[in-house]
Amino acid sequence: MSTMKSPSAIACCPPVTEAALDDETAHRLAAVFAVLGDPVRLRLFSLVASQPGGSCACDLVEPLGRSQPTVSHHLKVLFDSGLVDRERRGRWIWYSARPEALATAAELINC
Amino acid sequence: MSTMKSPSAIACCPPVTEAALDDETAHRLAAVFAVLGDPVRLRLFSLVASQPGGSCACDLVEPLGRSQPTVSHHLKVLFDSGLVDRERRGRWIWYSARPEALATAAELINC
DNA sequence: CCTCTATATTGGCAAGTATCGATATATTGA
DNA sequence: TCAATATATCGATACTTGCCAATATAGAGG
Repeated sequence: MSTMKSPSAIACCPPVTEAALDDETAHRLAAVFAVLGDPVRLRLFSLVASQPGGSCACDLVEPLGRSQPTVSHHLKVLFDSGLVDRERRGRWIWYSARPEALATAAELINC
Repeated sequence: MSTMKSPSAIACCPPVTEAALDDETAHRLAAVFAVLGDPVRLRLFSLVASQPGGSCACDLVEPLGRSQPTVSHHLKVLFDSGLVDRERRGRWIWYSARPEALATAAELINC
């Protein structure tokens, strides 16, 4: 462990370099990373997150180049992990990003 | 997309909410997330990263509670992804974190 | 050289997962 | 209530991956 924190260092939140993660924290963080660890799902998340008002699920199938069930599956994974929110609007279902959820991952990476 | 970047905003990299990722970028970022997406490997990385001078591989087996080949495997994954560096010192091999590699992931999350 | 020790590689298995076609559910509108 | 459409679920398959035991490799020191 560091003997002393340099006061001249940029004030930042403790990244992973600060201390080893306990088992439970590692599981919690790894779960978020695992969700973002699939290219199709990461791109899906970015598609949803880049639309301020959210996205209709129907608009997400074509740009991903995957079948509707596959996209639905990935959306479920994103929803279950808390990374996106879901709201029914009539016949359609709208997904929107929950950037707070990224804060979990940022715990580790941010600075 | 934003019409203009506020100069008063903290200078920071565009997060995922800024624009949808293209396929290649998604693959590149997802690869990093996938590496961090396993709890044992994430904890291994944090163990290495929390030691300023790096860690001897021999000190990493026991705290992880996994076999030596398994730890070696995870270290290889971390090394291949650029997240850690490797250096032989006599009979031992020292691993150290390369925080720059986290910047790739931070591209997406930070801000 | 030979032994000892540290680390890596191999081989194989079990569990997980990304994917799709087929089908079910749910909502709208006639 | 029925047809049309949007989304979810199911079942199956191929591929990936985390894990360990066994074995190989490679320095250090006699």
